[in-house]
Amino acid sequence: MSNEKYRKVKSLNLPEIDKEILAFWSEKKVFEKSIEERSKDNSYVFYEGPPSANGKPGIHHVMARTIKDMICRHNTLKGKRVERKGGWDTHGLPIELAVEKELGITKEDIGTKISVEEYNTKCRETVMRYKSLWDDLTVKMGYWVDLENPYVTYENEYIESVWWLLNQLYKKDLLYKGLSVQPYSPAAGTGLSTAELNMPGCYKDVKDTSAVAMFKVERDEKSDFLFEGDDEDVRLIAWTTTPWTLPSNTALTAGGKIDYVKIKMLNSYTDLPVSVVMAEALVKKWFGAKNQPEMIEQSESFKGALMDGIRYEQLLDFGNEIEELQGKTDAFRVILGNFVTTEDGTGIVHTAPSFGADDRMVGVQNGIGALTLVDKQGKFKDTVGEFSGRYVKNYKDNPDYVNVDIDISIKLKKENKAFNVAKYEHNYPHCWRTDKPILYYPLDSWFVKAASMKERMSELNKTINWKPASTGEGRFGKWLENLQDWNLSRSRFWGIPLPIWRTEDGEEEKCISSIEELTNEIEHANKVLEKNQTIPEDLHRPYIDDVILATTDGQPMTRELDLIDVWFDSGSMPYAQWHYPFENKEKFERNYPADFIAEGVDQTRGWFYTLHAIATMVFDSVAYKNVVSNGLVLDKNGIKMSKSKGNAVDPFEALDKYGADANRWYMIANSPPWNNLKYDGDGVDEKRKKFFGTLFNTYNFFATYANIDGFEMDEANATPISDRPEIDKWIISKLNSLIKEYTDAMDDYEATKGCRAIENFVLNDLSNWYVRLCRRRFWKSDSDSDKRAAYETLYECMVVVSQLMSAVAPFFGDWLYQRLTDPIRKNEKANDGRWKHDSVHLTYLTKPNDDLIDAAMEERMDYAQRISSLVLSIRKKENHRVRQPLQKILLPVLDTTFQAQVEAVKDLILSEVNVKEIEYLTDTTGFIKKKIKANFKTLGRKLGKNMKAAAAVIGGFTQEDISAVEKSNSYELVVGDETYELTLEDFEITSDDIPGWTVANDGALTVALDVTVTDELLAEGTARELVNRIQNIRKTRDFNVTDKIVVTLENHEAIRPALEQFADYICTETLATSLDAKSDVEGEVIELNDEVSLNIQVEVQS
RNA sequence: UCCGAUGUGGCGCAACGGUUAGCGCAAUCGCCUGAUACGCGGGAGGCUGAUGGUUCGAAUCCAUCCUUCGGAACCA
Repeated sequence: MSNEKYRKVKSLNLPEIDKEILAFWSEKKVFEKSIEERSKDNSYVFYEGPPSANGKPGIHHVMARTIKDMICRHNTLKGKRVERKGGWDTHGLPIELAVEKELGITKEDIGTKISVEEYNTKCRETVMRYKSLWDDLTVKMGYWVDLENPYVTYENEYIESVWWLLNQLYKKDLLYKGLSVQPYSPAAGTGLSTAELNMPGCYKDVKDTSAVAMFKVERDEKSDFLFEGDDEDVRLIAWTTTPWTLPSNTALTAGGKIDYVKIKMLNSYTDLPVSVVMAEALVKKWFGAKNQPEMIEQSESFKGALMDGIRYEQLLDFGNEIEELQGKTDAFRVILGNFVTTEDGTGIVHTAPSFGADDRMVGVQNGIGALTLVDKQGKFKDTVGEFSGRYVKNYKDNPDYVNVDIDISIKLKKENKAFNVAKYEHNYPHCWRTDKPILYYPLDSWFVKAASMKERMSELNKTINWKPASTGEGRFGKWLENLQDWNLSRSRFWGIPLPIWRTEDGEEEKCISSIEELTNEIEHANKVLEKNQTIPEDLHRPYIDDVILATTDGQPMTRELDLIDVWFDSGSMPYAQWHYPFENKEKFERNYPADFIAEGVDQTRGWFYTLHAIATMVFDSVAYKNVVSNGLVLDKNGIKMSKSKGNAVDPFEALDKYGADANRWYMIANSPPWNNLKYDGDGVDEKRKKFFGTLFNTYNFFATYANIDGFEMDEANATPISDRPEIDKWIISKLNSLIKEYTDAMDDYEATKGCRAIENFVLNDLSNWYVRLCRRRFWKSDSDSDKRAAYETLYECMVVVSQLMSAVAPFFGDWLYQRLTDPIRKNEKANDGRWKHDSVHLTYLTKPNDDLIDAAMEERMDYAQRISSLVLSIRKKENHRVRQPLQKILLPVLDTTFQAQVEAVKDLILSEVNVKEIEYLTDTTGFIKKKIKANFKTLGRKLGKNMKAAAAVIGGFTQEDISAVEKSNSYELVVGDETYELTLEDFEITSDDIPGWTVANDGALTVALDVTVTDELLAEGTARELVNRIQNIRKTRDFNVTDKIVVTLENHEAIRPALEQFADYICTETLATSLDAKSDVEGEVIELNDEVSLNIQVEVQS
């Protein structure tokens, strides 16, 4: 075994190959070399989106990373230097939550039960918890990324770069502090992110008291049309599921295009006559049923726009001053909003700008002012009359809690301000931690003015090549068009602190851009404030919070306590990974922007956006030129994988079971990665068997004979392609076409196309056609040069395939490469040859050679394949096994080159299908009946509207017309008034029938087979059957391939002609020295065919 | 509700304006002809979610609706 040049393995074991190659890579430092050996002036820039090592990796990470890896490897093969700095996302909510869970604390405990310092230390420790698992996956799946020097978002250098970026925004006046209504948990005393709100179980069905309140209209010019008599009591009615917000009401919002009506009725609670205004579409919801008030009269409908500006009396007036919105406090009037629907409620929306995002939006637009009568603890302020100090929900689990909503409703009823009060079940968000309902509350936050840059972002986005394009135009493009300002603030502990210090009155502020600046500022503060502060070693909280800065005139400034949204961290990586601009300026410039990034679609509004936003706002540039967003990995039934459903595929198991390459290949080749992938282990296994198995067998075949013959590739003295036989030229031509197709596809990030092209080549062209047809050349040497050419050709195909496939299947690709090239490495190194590199990943992609691509040859081999296939199909239909020789194939000749093309591959076809001759049918033979059809592609363009008529004319051609066209190569077509000059290529001439023959066809190709079995053919067929049976006996009895044998056959009628005419043939094929027929033979029984069985005796010649 | 995608033989995919809609798996029938039975070959199987439109011509472009998946919101 050890002296074999080409190492063989009995069976394909991809996981074993993974191990072997991993060891090799690490021993030879292949990854490092693949970068170092390429010039810095020719780089391809890739950014790694940092994963968080706080969670375990899943199978979808294999998907995303395969895409990243294959594009990087492909460009490395093309000679690019592809540095791949890894990174870790280390901040953010998930980490904090995990730590809190582990410590059994809640956010309120931070700073009391546990110091911020301890807490953050714990976060820092926890954040890399699964790092080893991630590293393991990275290695096992063959993802090449530099994990030795990763960027880590919690490091001071990283933070400093983020600060610098933030300061750039600040200087451009793109950073501001503002109030926005955000989900807020009074019980926990903290704002919640949308992510927190969307945690499972947070939206819960709860029964709340809902009230429809009546707002008394003030009569003036605008509202006059609503009134009929002098003393009519007209009320606008609005529904709310949070009656506690009613005291804070400052407006009512109506839909401008919605139809409203006024209804006269008696209030059910007071029996007083009132007229209520509501949307016409909702009248039936509130009137008519039992227990509902009776309608006295319904007015004509009018558009909501008419009500714009109508004033009403404040519903519950406790004498609080109205807060300004946009400098105005013009409250208690009707405004218009497009979010109003007639789905439910009354079509008039109670608007409290402090407690709803929409409310605030229209509130700001209309300058209606706001009332914020609830404090951050969730209780009414002291100025709300009898409700002062009462919690709006039972946040403290007080057993004596009395529902404020009910009390407010009672008050409304008593004061004739309630139209309807009822329990209402609805879905409402709850704080995931305290399980208490959240409320929407105006919070101070720092914002990036992203909305003001949206045009530029859209513009730059159009220069980015998105895969798939729809994500860029649609999901991402639309998002940019409707961009809102970016809320950067997080009132958390473990993250990058906002580098902004303010005086107490907020009049002066400083945005720090570097450690140096901070140091200087501290010095200044120490001086004017007589302090002794030093810069903290760790820029996180709480240390940074202790830093007090000072204004020039000596006022102390404290840091804004918020942290920066972690997404800003990851969006900063192009700069912060190099600690730009403080270090590595050239390195940054060389590596910006990225040529390529890839992540899941879920990052569209995450990382893809933050990269783009920061790049646009700070550098007026894109951050990446090409981006691949892959779809989700679902289970095989198309259901999202989740731990709770138990359908999640463990990536390690998948890799162990099928090997990394089978998984990688499956994920890329199965369907374009941007489609959602239904991951199915059986599918992976199929790839393993089909593609890798076939390639493996091809190699094994090669190795078997190459070892026997001692073949060694000698690149420098290889047989010139021009001197090789036709079939070699053909597969080399195919190979070069493949290189072209594959490279083009990969350059366009269409890896699925590339992989499929490789599969096609390996399965159909190389294994099933080339190797099968050339088998004899390897084991029977007619001439040494022919055999050598066969080896060289097969070798070239395999080694180039190993290169091409190595981007997606890095293990098997390298394995195959090494098996093939190790024996010649020394020579190649000495001669500076293509295969001098120890690993395929260090080689340079073979360029396609157009001179070796011969379209005509590919065409004629295609004819050979198709004709063979057609003949086999006729054989099958007529029940003639291939061993039975038949006399001839009839082929209608359809165009001038066809006959010559087929003639060139005639022998191949004949031996392939075991037929004696090919006869060509032309119209002169009288046999063939042609059909003609218009070539729609060429004619359609010329004729346009007349196409249909023309097709009819052409369809009516007689045989004479057809041959006239063929002879003259031109035709004058008259349709209506128009005359067209047509040439032969405007027609498609076929013959799908040969009268009197069994035919089969495939496209324009038609084949007939003479199925008459003459006695002579039968004898030959029988002879071949006998050869087959004898060979089988040789095999089952384990004879040596070279053993000579003696054969004795039962003297049977059926085989007599075969023995008479083909004895020599039988003997040669089976290495029989004698072949006798006797009436009485002791031996085994063979079945010649369904009817005939006979005895046969086979012995090795002594 | 909005946005994006998706819908093609039993299943998974292809064709992206041009003749008769391809392929793989499964099923079926057949083949062990010395690299492969975890292999090879043959045949059968769909009129492309629905309707309408543009076009000489539509699986492909447009519109509306429906399915499935995902995303973003809203729930006054």
